Amino acid sequence: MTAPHLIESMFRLVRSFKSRLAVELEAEGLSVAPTHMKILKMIATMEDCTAQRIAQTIHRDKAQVNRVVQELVAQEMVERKPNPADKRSQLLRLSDKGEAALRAMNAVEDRVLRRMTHDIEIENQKTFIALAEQLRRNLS
Amino acid sequence: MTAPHLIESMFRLVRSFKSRLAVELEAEGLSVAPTHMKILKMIATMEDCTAQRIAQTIHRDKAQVNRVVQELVAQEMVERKPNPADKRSQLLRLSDKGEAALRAMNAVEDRVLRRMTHDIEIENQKTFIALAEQLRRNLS
DNA sequence: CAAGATAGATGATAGTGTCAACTAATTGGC
DNA sequence: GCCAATTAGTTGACACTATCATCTATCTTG
Repeated sequence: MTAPHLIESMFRLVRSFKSRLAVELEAEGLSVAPTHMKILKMIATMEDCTAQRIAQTIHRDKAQVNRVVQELVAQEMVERKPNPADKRSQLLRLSDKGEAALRAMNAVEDRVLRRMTHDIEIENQKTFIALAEQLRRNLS
Repeated sequence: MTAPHLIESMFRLVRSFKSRLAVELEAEGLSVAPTHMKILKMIATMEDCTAQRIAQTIHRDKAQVNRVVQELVAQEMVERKPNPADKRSQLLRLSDKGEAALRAMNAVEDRVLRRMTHDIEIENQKTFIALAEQLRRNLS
């Protein structure tokens, strides 16, 4: 009987986290959807980043990634330039504006994460992560 | 540095679970969206169930709950009848068809849950749930 | 009784996930 | 070198989810 509670707890936690993060981002005037933030992060950290590689890395539909990237370009957060290695493809990188926005978002997210975990021992956090990964492996 | 991994692990696990459950429901010909299933469960278990009370219990918008309930009624899974205690309100209950469908869905979900947790000690599952709830409390 | 709150319903909009199809370009096998 | 298959990006379509605003009929409370 614990398994159903287990997944319910997970759903509730994820919902609470998303909701809390959205509220705090909004309070800072950072209006950005979770996927947009995720993709900004990917562009910031990935070498020779392209839309296709983002899609593969985070296991999302390339159409969806493409649309988000286009919005980020329209918002001048992201710049596209030709990929010398492949004329079909474009290299993505953050603009100064995008970098500043991402720094602000990361600060908010870190605050929420610290709040969430502040009273939980690092060892317990590691246990939690290990269990989550074991659960996930069992599903695939 | 473990906190970011922690929430990432959670997101991945929830995504994997939803995806796996959807595939298995589909394979059994049970085409039902997660929210529909959740609301069927609520109707099955709640005394004097109304749309409003579902919305409050699962913390969702009453408009969304209402739309899902209407679809379930259209699919003849759910029946509405007047609430003698309040003429604005309607009591919801599962039809025979709805009960049969929910039993089938629960069987599929149980199978996925067992698969996910089969090699994890009950004690560890309880630890996991307790940590998830502590994390969630810290967010509210 | 009147004012405010509530249950349900509807419309609008945004974010997300998935699939199909198209183009331009690349790659592999021959 | 050439053709077939594949790939990167793009666009369109559709379903699901979430949220907000607004409307009605009804209830509750002062």
